[in-house]
Amino acid sequence: MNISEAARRSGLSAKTIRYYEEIGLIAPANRSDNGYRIYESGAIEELKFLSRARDVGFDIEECRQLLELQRDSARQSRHARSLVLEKSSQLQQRIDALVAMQSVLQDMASRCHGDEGPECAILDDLASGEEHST
Amino acid sequence: MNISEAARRSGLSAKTIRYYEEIGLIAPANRSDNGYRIYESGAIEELKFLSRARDVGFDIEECRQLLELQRDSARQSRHARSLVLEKSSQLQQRIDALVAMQSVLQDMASRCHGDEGPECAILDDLASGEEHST
DNA sequence: CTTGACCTTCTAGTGGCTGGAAGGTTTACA
DNA sequence: TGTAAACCTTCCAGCCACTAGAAGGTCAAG
Repeated sequence: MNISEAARRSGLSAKTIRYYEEIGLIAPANRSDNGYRIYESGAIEELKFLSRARDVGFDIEECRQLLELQRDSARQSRHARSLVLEKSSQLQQRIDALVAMQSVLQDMASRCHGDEGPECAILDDLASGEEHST
Repeated sequence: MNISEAARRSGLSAKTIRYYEEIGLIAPANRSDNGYRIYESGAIEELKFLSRARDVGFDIEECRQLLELQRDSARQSRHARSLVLEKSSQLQQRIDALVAMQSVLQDMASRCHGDEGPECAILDDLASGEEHST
């Protein structure tokens, strides 16, 4: 199977697969006579694994660790769990920050006329830095 | 006022202030005889404005537009409002995506023993790609 | 025999900074 | 007077995880 088929089946782009190989996240693919990379079903499974791990927020280094655990039959599930809990906690912090930003934006929008005139609560807020008590 | 004092008062780093000047987001600062940048209170207000706009999620180009509106006495508040609403909608999409990731992580963690054994719902999920029905 | 769809490698760019090198200036103090 | 610390300057590199695109090789269909 060529790289574009591997991309289609794994949900990654061909560029991304080459990139993962380059940084050593996956083993270098075997090549056929013409130099094309060849992928077998085992490799596809790894690529899918990576695609899903990235989708739920793990960065490349964490993916590397998860993949190592996945390959290790003597692994301990607490290692995987601790990666997940740590990631979950980071994610929650990002969510909280975004939600806070969102509430500031909503508050600004609610107090701005949004008309043809220059008076604008949004720009006033940004200029003054006042937190509006909601 | 030198750049580090401007940084302290605006909430930006000195590096960031130089960067904003370099990309033309703010006007080049005047220099004193020794070549040091000089900031006056008006410039500090602009820097604070930028710091706050970045804090609520606007990217550099949007900050540029907001600053332009802020400087324009003949502005129309609907322009600012539309920037805020657009940003708010983008933000909501990101929040929704992160919340979805979070729920997958929580579900994985809840089904993983997290012990010394190799059996692991997390790794199984990543490997199989199954959505667990909650 | 050409067209188009693959594949390869390589370089450069994205956003928004941040770190660090190499060097000039100013201030405080012994 | 010396010197050390704490500023300032410019410039280059690096971060993350790709993505775009150039230049060129390969292959199957018509």
